[in-house]
Amino acid sequence: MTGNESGRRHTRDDVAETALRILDDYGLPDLTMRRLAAALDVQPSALYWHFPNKQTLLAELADRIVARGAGAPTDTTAWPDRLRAESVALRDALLAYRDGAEVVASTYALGLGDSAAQRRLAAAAASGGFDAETSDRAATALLHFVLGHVSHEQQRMQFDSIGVLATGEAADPLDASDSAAAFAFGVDLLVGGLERLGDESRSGPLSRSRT
Amino acid sequence: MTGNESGRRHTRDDVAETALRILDDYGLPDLTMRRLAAALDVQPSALYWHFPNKQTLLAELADRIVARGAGAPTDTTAWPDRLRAESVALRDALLAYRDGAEVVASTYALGLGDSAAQRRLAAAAASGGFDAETSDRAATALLHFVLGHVSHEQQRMQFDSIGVLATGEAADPLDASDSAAAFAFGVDLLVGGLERLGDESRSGPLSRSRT
DNA sequence: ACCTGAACACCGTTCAAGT
DNA sequence: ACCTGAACACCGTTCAAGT
Repeated sequence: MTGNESGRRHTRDDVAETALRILDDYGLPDLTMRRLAAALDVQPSALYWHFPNKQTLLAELADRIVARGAGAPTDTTAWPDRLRAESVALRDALLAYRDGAEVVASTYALGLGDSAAQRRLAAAAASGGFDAETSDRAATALLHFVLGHVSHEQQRMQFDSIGVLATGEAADPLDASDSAAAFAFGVDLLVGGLERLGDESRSGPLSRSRT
Repeated sequence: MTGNESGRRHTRDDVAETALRILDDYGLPDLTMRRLAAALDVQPSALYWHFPNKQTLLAELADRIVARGAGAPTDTTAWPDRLRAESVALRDALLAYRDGAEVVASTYALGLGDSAAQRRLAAAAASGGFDAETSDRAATALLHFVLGHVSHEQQRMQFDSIGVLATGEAADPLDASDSAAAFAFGVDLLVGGLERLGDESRSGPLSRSRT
């Protein structure tokens, strides 16, 4: 596609896309600058013309992974459903690349990359009528949960595929539907908590439920 | 304390405690096997008599960090308060060591270490009368949030201390009370979601509409 | 039981220089 | 504009051998 397999010179986009292919095929630990350079038929030092360092390259990959999970804003549905949909879309985007969650999580932790995922979640929350700070905090909580959950999920997928199970540890073989259910449960907890908060503020700070 | 500064031979405990000191003083990136060996006045290869590899050593550190945050079971308080208290205790334990959250998160992601944190949270949830699967999933969701939040928090602390702020980016200087409030908000969302779930199942599956 | 010495097979990054 | 060549300063891990 953007490979530029033999045409000597490369663009920043070439480098990023080749890196994404290595990431997806061999995983994050095997995505080294030297391996990437070799895949591009170039010396390792050549990469530093396109990116100042490896972290910046990884941030670019994180942005691309997240951006590929972006659908239409879906302004029609109720806000809790929209928030759930954004969470699922983010999970799908992360699952689309091997170690996708870890790449995005580490980039996010370092404060690099556009924070597109965070902004999408915050916008969905804000559509529920919450103020900016509440929306941001809810988005952050959701984002942390999603990144943590999918990181864990992808780690388990690798272990299972290599078959690195300790003797005696039968170890649940990671049912995909179980994983999705556990994910949905976590999202429901957070969205439910936000709904509850909305109910409370709507019914006033002093009036408990009508009993 | 356990330093064994000059007495030639070391125990597994020495190695772990020295590693914790390096972690706390210089951070995770500087905790290398070679640096640890130097601190113990020993060749790097000597470490491999005590631990089979670096990941196993890090798992040991993670277990110690989490264990140090363990207080009394507090069976007196209501379960939502107990769950909140466990979450805060876990955060405090992680904050007690530099990069503590990242060490625990990566160990947890790899499925290494005793999962003491997860078990404590699950026990607190179960004390609310939820079944084992629900308690586990709630604990996992909480754990992911806590690890993600504190990782982020600690990353920012380092950035701020080194003063690596991009020009023009005034960047909020990370108010500690803000951080604590954002943390409490996320915990409240999850605990609140769980309370809501309890209310629903108590009032029957059909009584409440979910629009 | 605990460690040394020496090696293996790697890393990310810099920088002068080339075209 | 984009890359080479060569180096710097590191990594984790293995393994025979020592005491």
